[in-house]
Amino acid sequence: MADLEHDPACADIGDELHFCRTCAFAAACLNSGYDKARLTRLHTLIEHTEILPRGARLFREGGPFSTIAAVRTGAVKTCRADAEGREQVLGFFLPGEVIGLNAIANGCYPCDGVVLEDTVLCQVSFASMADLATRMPALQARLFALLSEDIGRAGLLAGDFPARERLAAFILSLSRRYAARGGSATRLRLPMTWSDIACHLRLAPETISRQMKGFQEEGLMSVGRREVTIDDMQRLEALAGDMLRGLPA
Amino acid sequence: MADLEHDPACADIGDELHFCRTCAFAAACLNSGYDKARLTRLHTLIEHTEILPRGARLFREGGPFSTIAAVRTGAVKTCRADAEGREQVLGFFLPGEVIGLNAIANGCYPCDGVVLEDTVLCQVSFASMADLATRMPALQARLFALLSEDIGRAGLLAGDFPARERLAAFILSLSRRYAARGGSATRLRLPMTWSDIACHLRLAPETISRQMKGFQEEGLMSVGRREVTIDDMQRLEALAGDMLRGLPA
DNA sequence: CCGCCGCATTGACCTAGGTCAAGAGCGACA
DNA sequence: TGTCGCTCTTGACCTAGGTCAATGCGGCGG
Repeated sequence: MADLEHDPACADIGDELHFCRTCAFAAACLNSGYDKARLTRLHTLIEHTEILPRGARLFREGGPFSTIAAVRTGAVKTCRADAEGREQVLGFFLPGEVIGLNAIANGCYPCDGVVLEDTVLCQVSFASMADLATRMPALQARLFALLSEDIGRAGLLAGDFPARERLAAFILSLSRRYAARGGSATRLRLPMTWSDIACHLRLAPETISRQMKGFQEEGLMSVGRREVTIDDMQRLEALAGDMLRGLPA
Repeated sequence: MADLEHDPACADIGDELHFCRTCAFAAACLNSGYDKARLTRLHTLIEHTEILPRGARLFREGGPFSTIAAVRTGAVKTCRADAEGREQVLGFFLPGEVIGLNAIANGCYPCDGVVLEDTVLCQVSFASMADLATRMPALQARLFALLSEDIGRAGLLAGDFPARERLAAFILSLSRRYAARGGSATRLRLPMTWSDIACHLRLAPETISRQMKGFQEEGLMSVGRREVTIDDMQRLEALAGDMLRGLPA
């Protein structure tokens, strides 16, 4: 467990008395003057999973929804297959990010949830969370903000930017999200395959390969096996900033 | 005003004592056993705008967010321009649908809001709404559902479906949304131009034109100037259903 | 009633990126 | 340590859809 705690890409681990440092839910509450009883109440709603291995399915498209989950360590993708079996990756979830918000509307998941590397989640019954939010306006506000943020994130890929910009924006987004959680903004370990990225960005894996090569040749970044080091953040931001404009983290 | 009330594409008009029939907010509350005082309280938060003409801007990208709005009659698009001035249409909003949910996260709008035809809105301070939701769990649930639904809607265009399917799905989606509000599922008046549709679907206007022609030749639908009549719903659903799967309305 | 203007149509051509096919690394596991 | 199986790379070719340009047309203002 020690190695988990020292991996800068991981949220640290709370115990029965403390929230995880990057807890997606508590963050907004801790500074809102709630008494200990309420915080404890929120805390007791949260259940940690065991370590889930790569490939584990958290849920399947159409399955019943009842809990949302925050990634504590590891990474998860949500995806669905179209009629011809081609996979579409809706999103990737890094430590501190919340999975399942798109299932609230229908009460069932519109996509599969798949673990990308050894992962631990914090799970919360959404109904209990909403009920508690009734008594903790800051928690309610936090939930609204999380939902709203996801609208923007989901819409990112709707635009018709060229492959190059979509990939740049994807990498910059990863960088910002890791950095916001206390990780490195320039050295990124990628928990997903080229193929996953391709399905997410609506590109062929070959295109990812070629664009990555291009970035490297231009000195924008160094690309290794499942890792990227950003060498020229300025230029990367110039390339992708337009697409990411208006997004937090 | 009489013509508004009889246009099946329009939500009917509430007065100071009654909600609009298709009110996006009240729907979930009316059958939840709230007392008159609470419903009145919700009702008094809602302000109707004057008739806004085509082209009016409701808000601009980066502008401060404080109210959400439901379309009462008319139609609105949200859009933004990328660095080269090419427009991206994030979404269209028909009577009964709620605008501005993607602005909650940041407190400022990530896009412009533009009126497409004479439009009346119901506006509500989001802060007041959230405060009231604290005391009306069904209202809170409704808000969560609206937000969550928008995540799915925003992600629709992320997939790489061919032009033909994207356009079919768009038309089917319009049909379902009008039908859900009591309008016709087969005869659609389109409040937006071909260009707007193109910017939304990440296509060139010429492609819309050609695909529409194709649909018409195949007997799928009859396409007129700013209107479409669906002639073969079965085949349209077969064509677009996969893309829309898992979406309400 | 006429002329203008923005939207829609149509055809010819072009290109970004997909597809196909053939390797090359690298890790896992026996 | 060898082999199997992914994942990634690279090159050749192809196509969906974009772009450009010319034309039609309906609505609106004068």
